[in-house]
Amino acid sequence: MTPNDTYTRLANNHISVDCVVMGWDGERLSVLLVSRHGEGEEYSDMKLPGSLIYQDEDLDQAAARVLKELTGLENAGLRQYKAYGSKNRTKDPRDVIWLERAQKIHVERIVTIAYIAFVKLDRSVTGCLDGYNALWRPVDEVGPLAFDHNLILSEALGQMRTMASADPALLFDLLPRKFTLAQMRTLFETVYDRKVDVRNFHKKVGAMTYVVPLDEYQQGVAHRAARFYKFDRKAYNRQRR
Amino acid sequence: MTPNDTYTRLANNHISVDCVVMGWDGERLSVLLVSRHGEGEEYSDMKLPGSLIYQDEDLDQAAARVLKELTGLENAGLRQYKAYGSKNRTKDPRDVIWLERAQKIHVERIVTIAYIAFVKLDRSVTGCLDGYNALWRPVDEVGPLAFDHNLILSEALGQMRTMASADPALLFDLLPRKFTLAQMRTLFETVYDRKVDVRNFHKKVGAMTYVVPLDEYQQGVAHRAARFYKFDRKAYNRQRR
DNA sequence: GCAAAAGTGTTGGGCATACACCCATGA
DNA sequence: TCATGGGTGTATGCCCAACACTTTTGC
Repeated sequence: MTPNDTYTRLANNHISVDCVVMGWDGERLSVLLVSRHGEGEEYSDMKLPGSLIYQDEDLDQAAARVLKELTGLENAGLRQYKAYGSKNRTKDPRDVIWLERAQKIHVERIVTIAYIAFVKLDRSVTGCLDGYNALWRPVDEVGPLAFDHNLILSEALGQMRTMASADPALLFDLLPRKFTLAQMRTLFETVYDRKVDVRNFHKKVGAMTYVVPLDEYQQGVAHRAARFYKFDRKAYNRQRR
Repeated sequence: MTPNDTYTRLANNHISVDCVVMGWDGERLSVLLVSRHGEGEEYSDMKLPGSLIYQDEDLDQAAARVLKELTGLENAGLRQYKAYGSKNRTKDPRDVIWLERAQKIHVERIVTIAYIAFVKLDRSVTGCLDGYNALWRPVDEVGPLAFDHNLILSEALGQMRTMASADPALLFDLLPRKFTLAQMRTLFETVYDRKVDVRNFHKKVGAMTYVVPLDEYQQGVAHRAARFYKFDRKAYNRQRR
């Protein structure tokens, strides 16, 4: 192989970031999707929020930009977890046509770097989505997505478990600032996909100095009111140095 | 922002793969490096083996190609672990000049996808390196590398621990086909950077049905000969399904 | 008073840790 | 016989899993 061969065989590549943004509504995990409209032929489907990267930004910056435009969040703990570069990922002509129209680029290949983030589903986040055709969709109700975004999403769910085992603080990003132990337990059960014993759970949380009980209780519930707790990140960092 | 702005602000990107190939000589971890020679000014330094990707190959294929050309290995369990795309990674003029000469491309940005692999240091691997200016270097003796390859390498060491905790079989890729428990223990001590109690270790390995004792012992050593063991991958996969 | 979810302790088994001496071999 | 590293068993504490009843509240 001569150098010239090398030159001509190099792909005309583009690089993008895609964000898997997870939210938790107290019952289920949801993911943030944006809708995409084809022009000529009539169709409309969903994809993960993402963007090609600009010249003056790092990968992490590009991902942060996407998330900020969509949700307004600035420090959402975005973490890169995998690059997707199969040459098959742009094999659907719809995807290529859409890209070339929307981005005005000639597409041979797009390698995308996938990021994952966990956010609280409060009004500030759920509010400003309309302008972007964005919505939250429970992960078990996500239909076919553009490109290989279904693959990216399903691998993100595995990543979530891996990351959460390595750093349990991540899951508190999904919970409201004040939460009950039942909420916390349900979240754990969803993420790890197994039942958690109530008493053992209370015992374990009791030992976590960074989960602090508040003098505040649920109101207006038709049963004994649950106590609220909060996550103390400073204490957490001190403990796990 | 108009579509035209978007167009002009997109980077002229290139995508590469870099491989952190780890080997174990019984005492220390080594990493496979290739040397690089600058032309005009005189210098010679080292870098991780890597390559730009070609049009007709996936990321994984590109990484496999690099590894195969260098070592002849085909199924070395290469795993992607991170993408590096900081705009600063090509800030050293030497790196840019070298790239443009060697690859005949105009370089604005290179995003690289880092892979890690664990291989046995037997003759077949250590043999065929000469033609490529490649060598094994103990990880704690690695000097300054090109680009951000020192960063990539140091993050690979962390990844190794994470991956090995999730899937202990990885470490057997580093050991010879027949190994003593002392070798295995030393490897664990290196990877996890802590002392392991000899008796507890024997007990634990005894419980691993997939580490099978052979009727073979060391010869010619100036002390009691150690028994050899082998790793039974089938049994391992059966157990950890 | 009843339905619905919150909260609370004890026990047993398994697993990791700590620890010291004898064995086989070549020089 | 000595120096070197190989191989072996027991006792302890900790963490995890299993398990059922009482409390509070709104209706």
